[in-house]
Amino acid sequence: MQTSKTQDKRDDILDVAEKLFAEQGFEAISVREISKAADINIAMVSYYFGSKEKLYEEVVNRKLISSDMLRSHLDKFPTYKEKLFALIDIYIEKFFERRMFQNIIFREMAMNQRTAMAEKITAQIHQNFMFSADIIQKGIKLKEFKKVDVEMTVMSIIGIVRMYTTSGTMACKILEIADEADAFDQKHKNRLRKHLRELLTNHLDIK
Amino acid sequence: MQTSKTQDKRDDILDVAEKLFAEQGFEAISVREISKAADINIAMVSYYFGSKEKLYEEVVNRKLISSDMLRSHLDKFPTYKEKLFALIDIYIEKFFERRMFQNIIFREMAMNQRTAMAEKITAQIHQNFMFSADIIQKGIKLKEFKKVDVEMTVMSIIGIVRMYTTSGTMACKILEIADEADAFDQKHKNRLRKHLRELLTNHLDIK
DNA sequence: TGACATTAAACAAACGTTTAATTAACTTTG
DNA sequence: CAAAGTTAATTAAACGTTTGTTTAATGTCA
Repeated sequence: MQTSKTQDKRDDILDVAEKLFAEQGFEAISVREISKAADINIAMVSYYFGSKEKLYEEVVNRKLISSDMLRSHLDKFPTYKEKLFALIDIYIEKFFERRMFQNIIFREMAMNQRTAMAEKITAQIHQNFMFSADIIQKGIKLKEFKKVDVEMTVMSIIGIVRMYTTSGTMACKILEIADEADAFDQKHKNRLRKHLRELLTNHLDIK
Repeated sequence: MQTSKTQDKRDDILDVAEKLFAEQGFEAISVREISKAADINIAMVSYYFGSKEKLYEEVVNRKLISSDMLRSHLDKFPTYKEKLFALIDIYIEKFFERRMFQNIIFREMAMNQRTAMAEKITAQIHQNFMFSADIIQKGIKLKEFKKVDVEMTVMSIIGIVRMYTTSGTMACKILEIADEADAFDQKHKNRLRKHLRELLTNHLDIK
């Protein structure tokens, strides 16, 4: 039987692996490095997960969020302006909170090898994308928003947040942030949020 | 003496290596794969470049552009509106034309290991960034543009173009482009250009 | 002949994975 | 309740491959 202690250890390994995979990529990190960082015997990786590949899959799978979560949260807001702003907040929050993981996701998407996992990631992102596009589309229909290129607009939102969260060193240098850890505190999140709200308010001609 | 034939072969290897490194990353690609794809003996990589690492460095170095090229080109335009639009065109053109290379650049920036090469890349990008920010800054001073968060605006431009060019499969699925090769023809470049111009015209309140 | 180009083969090191033995934790039994 | 039995967890060592690089021999062309 799997004890909760065992589960904790599994989670430890997954956390360590996620960090290392995100920082350096799947191929750049050896099983030995992971086991050393997680302070376990190298054989435990095979014992727990079967293989390095399966460990990687589990790292990815446990953090893919469904668009159901998006939907149920955004249902609370009455107007599409509020829905859009809430969507921005979610993107910022999720990307900041899980920027390690985002690195993995976008690296996997950049090299478009059609593995089973890549397809799964693509499908998930696509679903979230379509849901986001739908909000803007409906906002336009209800004349809350000006007519714009919907897909481009959603891609812009994601691209901007992604630029900020996945290029740590660069973003710090540009925004003149001394410590990299500071880059992800509330102050800078708010700066990004404010910028995106203004940008989209003008773009969509929101009153 | 190095014949021009030898130089051609060197360039062949660099082209092949750039493609493979961009698609799968430095560690994921073996010297054997490169030599096979370039149809040369494996020992030739060491013979020409010294090592796999140095080959990688050469792949990167030969395509880093200086901001001098940006400056001299944008000098031609009298107004800052025109300068900004020309800047967008350059970003789009360069990113599309060298999206393989962009993959390498941004992967290198994502994993913020302070290697000599990473520092060099960062310095170069930063220079280009500062130059772009300067254009917007001056445009604001001359009241051609509305007052905005300059750094965020530049990061947005780059983030949007980057989103489009470095996530091939995803962009195709979202924009409902059947063939991936088609995604990078003039038609879609124009769509991105139009979107960016509109977005920034509203954002900066350009007349 | 001499300098460069190219090759097949070999190198040690590192890789992911497996093995077989041992320890730890828990269940069953006398 | 303690001893025996059973399963799960953990270990050090070894496995066969693949890695990047080097070597020493051969080919090419002026």
